[in-house]
Amino acid sequence: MSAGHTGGTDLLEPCGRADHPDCGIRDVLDRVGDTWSVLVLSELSAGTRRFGELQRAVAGVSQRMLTLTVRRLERDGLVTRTVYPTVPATVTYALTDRGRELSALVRGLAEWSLANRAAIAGSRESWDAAHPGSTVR
Amino acid sequence: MSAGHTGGTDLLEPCGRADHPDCGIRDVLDRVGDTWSVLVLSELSAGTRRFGELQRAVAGVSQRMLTLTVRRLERDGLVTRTVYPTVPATVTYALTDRGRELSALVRGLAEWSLANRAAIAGSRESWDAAHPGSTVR
DNA sequence: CAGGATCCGTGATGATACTG
DNA sequence: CAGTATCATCACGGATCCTG
Repeated sequence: MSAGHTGGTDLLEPCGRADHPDCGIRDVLDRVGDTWSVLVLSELSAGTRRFGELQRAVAGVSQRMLTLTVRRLERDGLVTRTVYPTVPATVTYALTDRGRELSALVRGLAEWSLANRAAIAGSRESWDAAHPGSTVR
Repeated sequence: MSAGHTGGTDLLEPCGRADHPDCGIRDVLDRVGDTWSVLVLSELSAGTRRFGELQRAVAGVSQRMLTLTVRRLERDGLVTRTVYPTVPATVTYALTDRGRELSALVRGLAEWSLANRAAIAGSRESWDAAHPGSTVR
């Protein structure tokens, strides 16, 4: 595992460049790094939701950001958007199989985060104490 | 799994709020969403590296961003920073156990991304074709 | 109800220059 | 070599107003 150059390098390095937007990995990871995407994915993993339900569930999200987030997820084939021709309009969102897969992975990350949250907070405290007035925050 | 409200909601929603910076999950996930952090973590999973080696490996990163990235990772206890009192200075970085754990999880995400890259790209194309001139990009 | 259009402040990021 | 400091930019998110 520490010989030569075998870690995860081969996976991310060759095409992780910011100037290679087509190399994909980053594109997907970006969605994971997005606060709202993760929260929406999480909420939808509990079942189909309407726009308003999502907005209430993911408290704090603005109308604008919810729309953008949900659109991007739809564009990536992670959620489906269904419009019912009622008056006023009714729209529901649900995870696709692909979305469920990603949700599961993200959930793993989230669980790890929860489990290590305290330890990391501790590290930060000690670090901050040892580096007073650091510009790195 | 779809009864009532059981998905991932309980994990992320209660404390994912942007105004609860102490609720942790987001803090860690942010690091995953960060381009450079992922790349550095990835490179270090292959072994100890010096600052310059990292900069060359993670091609495209600016000196400034590499410093910030590596500092934050150190602050979170994900990597160790070792300074050798040579002239000029020599500094090496390596993953901690915690860092290795996170790397492994991130690697899972990256693998999924790779595997689904084509499908997602396809979804985007169709979506873009079906939504000409959309502001959602 | 769901969401498009606009305006605008702020923080993250890149480029550049200097140093122990 | 391995940073630190400064400056300019710019995309991202929030707030607000309007509509099918």
